[in-house]
Amino acid sequence: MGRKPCCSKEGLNRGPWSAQEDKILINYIQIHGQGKWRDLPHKAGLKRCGKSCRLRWLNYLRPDIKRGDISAEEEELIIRLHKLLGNRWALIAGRLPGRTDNEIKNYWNTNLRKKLKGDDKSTSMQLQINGCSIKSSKKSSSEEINKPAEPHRVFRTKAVRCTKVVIPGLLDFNQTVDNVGAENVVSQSSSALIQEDNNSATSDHDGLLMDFDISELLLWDALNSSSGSLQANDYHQINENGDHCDPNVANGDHLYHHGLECSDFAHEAMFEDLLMDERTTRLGDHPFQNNDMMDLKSL
DNA sequence: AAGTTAGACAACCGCGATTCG
DNA sequence: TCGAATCGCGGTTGTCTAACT
Repeated sequence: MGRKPCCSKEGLNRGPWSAQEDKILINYIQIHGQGKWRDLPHKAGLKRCGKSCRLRWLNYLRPDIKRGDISAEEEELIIRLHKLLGNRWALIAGRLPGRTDNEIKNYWNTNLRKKLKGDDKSTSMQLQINGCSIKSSKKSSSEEINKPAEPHRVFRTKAVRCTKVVIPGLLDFNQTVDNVGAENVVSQSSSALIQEDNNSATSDHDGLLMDFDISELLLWDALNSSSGSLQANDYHQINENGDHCDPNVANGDHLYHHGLECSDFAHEAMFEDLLMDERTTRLGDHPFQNNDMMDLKSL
């Protein structure tokens, strides 16, 4: 009964990968590309589960993996993103080029969780851990872990796979992207953000850091107040003066979201990322039409 | 020096979502 | 339309190693 195992475990290697296994996997993927993980071990001659191969590749062997310690900037970004997204490690990782969800998850569990817990008591940062009830395996320090702070609302987005996505606004607006998933959209968007940052002469936009302020919290509240999902009208915003602002069109230096002013470019871009995730979720199998997508209100 | 404990992180597991035949 | 296959995610466990007793 129950779910069929992804593969027969008999005769398969488990535990840490050897250098030889890594080499075989790298060679195979370089030649044949990723995908078909189930068949990969057999074809490559690896005594490993397909899932294991995928994980090893994604978390360790990929050439674009960034090695080395998490920088202070990255740490700050993780904290902020976690505050917004909760334990959505893949989404968080999507905004940290070269970092994997597993790495960030581990980093959070081993470093930031404790750190922030300390900060909660000693500083006014008021960074909360989103009710994450992570159980430590060996240490069973349940007293420090399973006492979720009052869960604050997080922006629950959802990554979905899309076979055809037309991306308005935040990426290359004219670009039609075939066979990319939402994750790719996020990555591209993140890359765009970073590239823009790099090119920007203004110090305000340096690096990955961005300032979230009270408007964010209000924003998430507002978003969540719509039954946890963005409403179509949310995309067509009204600024403080009651003027409509198309969220896909930068209004000079300012963009208005939910009546909140976002003057920081990086903040904007990130916000757009999040919106895109949500849009993709809600509209994933409802491909945008060329003009329709610019008129989000019509959706 | 030997044994124990704790930290770090790689790897595994189960499940939901999506794709495909 | 349906069910199996596949993928991707988040939570959990296992292993290695450094620090401590």
